[in-house]
Amino acid sequence: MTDEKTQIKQNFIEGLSGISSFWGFPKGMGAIFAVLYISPAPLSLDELVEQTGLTKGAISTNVRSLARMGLIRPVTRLGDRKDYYEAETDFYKSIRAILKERQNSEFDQAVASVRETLSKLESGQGAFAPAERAFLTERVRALSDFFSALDSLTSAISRLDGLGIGTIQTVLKILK
Amino acid sequence: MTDEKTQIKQNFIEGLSGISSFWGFPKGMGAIFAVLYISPAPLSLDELVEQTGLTKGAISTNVRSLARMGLIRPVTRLGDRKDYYEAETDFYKSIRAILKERQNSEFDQAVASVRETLSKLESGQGAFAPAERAFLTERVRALSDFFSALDSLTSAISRLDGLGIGTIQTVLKILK
DNA sequence: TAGAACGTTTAGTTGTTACTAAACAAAGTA
DNA sequence: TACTTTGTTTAGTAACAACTAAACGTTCTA
Repeated sequence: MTDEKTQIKQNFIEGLSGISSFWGFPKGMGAIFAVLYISPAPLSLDELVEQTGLTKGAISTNVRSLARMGLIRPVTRLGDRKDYYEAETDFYKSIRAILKERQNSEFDQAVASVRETLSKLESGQGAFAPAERAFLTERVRALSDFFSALDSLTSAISRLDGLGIGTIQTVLKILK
Repeated sequence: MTDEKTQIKQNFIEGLSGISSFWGFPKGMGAIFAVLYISPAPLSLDELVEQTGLTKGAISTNVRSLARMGLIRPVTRLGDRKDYYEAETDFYKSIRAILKERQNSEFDQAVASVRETLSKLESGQGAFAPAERAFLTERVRALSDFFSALDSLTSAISRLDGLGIGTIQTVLKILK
């Protein structure tokens, strides 16, 4: 492979690595996905080792995460004991999977604790003076509403599915 | 302050701390914001030290980040050398500020490098075989389009502004 | 001018995370 | 059975991020 080809691909791989780490995932995960994404054929674990420079162990764990999130798919070939992997190309599908993955996690738990605070305030718990209770209730409720709105938005994204950019553009127009 | 009151507030503070760290910010930042958010009056740095348990240094740096992101506002009192801070209560405003902050950062840079890859492929750089070039171009373009869509969505969020939940609900209905 | 009140900066500590290297397990093949 | 091929798990490492404690620089006040 010529130097220029390698460099173009390398640049792409590094770009996805950066995006990955930006969103709080390991840089290696981004690299693995990138390599698979620009590969015409599914790759084995050893091919991934070769093309990413990571070790088998790292590939093994990152590949598992990627598969769990639906960003890549395992491909098994009959009579071949190796595992192969290919990238998922429907990003909306992937996003839905990622959001689902992240749900039920610390985030939802944290949001729940805010809601809990609200209901305690509303049900009269705690020896708050009337004015203080009113103040706190209003603030915490506003925050809780805000989380609800965010929730709606993320589930909207989940539903974008195969609709693609056209739909999003439409939505944007509606939002003026 | 009675134990129950303290506990309710503490629960709220811990909730926001969790949310903060979930989104990749220091836990302390969430705690500081939480304390300010449920305070009827602006608080000084020392009051924040007292109520969060963090040290002055930590408060100092975190408060600066929060202010830069527009999540809190400095309040100066005439004839008082202390700095006071109050929470921003318009979350949509805050989100817009945060997105703006995060932009021009690693993320945009990374996305740019993907776009760069695309334009190199399209302009015929690199000694790719025709079929390989077509394949790569298609894949990288799909990814680039996807980022554009995400971009549109985030700027849509920015624009939600004071519209609130009602608008979002409307959008959701349109998305079916 | 000395000292106090504040906020910032710095050095050092702690905890976390993604990784490597290597041991290990499982399953096929000679 | 022994050996090979494959993937997983574990122990250790290096880098990093958030924090504490304390030194520091300013600005106000006596």
